[in-house]
Amino acid sequence: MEGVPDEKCALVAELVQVLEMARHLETRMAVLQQQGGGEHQQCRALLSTMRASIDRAVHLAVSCRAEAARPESPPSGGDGSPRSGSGGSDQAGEVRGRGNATGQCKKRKALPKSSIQVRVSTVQDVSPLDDGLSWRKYGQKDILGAKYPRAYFRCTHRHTQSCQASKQVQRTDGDPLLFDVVYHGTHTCAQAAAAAAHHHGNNHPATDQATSPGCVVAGPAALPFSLRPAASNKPTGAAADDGATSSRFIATGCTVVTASPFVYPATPDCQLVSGGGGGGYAVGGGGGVAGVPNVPDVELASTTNSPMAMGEMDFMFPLDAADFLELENPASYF
DNA sequence: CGCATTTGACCATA
DNA sequence: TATGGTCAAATGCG
Repeated sequence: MEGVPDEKCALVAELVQVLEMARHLETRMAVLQQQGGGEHQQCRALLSTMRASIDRAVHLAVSCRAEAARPESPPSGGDGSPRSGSGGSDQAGEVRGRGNATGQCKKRKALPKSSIQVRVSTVQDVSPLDDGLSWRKYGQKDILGAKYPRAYFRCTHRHTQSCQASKQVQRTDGDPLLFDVVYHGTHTCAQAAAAAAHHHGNNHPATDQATSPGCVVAGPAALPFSLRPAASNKPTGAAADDGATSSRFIATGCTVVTASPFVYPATPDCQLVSGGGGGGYAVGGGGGVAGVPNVPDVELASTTNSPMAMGEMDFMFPLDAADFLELENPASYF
């Protein structure tokens, strides 16, 4: 991580450039929205440029990572699956002796971490969250201070291929359409390589992912939370009044960039938040969740006026609605 | 029937 | 002690 200062600089430069473009684009789009189109051409041009820069940035990031030697060492014994010691059959219901004996993987911090933000078109549209890799949800939890629960995923091939990758997905408090995705660990499964390869070539997640060799992408990807279109009434107490206060940057267009140590998410729209600096991921928030253990999205869904399925459109028009976060200090990304 | 998701509980860290 | 992260049984869906 320390080495390759040159590439690092280049990378930062690239990213900064992208940011600039994003801002321009943001402005353009704002105008465009108000006037009803006309600058579309310019926007597209900008997007193209941005894509190029992003692509370069990704490559740089990759090379940096590669040279910096891969950190991340499997949390001991392969995933440090702690309690698993019991073989996963702790008799139904009895005390699950969670490995207290083994120090196991409490080292959550040890894993390389990188967070990105993914924007969806509609509350139900979570296709952007499909990074081309197959994830299996293993848990969900309400986070104190956060309006929405956090979902936990791990690579589907964790057991078959000992893939250590895992990620956490959570809606941001301010913008229901924005998801914070935090990746932990690196993908060691065949799928990772495939996904990476596809990405470098070009961005066509929709079609590419399905071709991942050793790994079959789970259909609609793992959703952060039960994003069901059917927003049945939910007497939930977690009022998600958030009126989409996206105080975040809305610069349409563009794709993804991630300095993720594993595989670059194929996500159509997402923004890099931190290349792994440290605490890039913070869920600051409003009201506590508490109470209802899940499905806060129901409210979101209901909030969303049009139940139209734009999910697919995201794949076809990845440059439709992506945001870029304000990267305060690019230099500190590493 | 098999797999993925849901959900409640346990455990470690801050 | 509180909170977050993970596990694993139960349930649902394909």
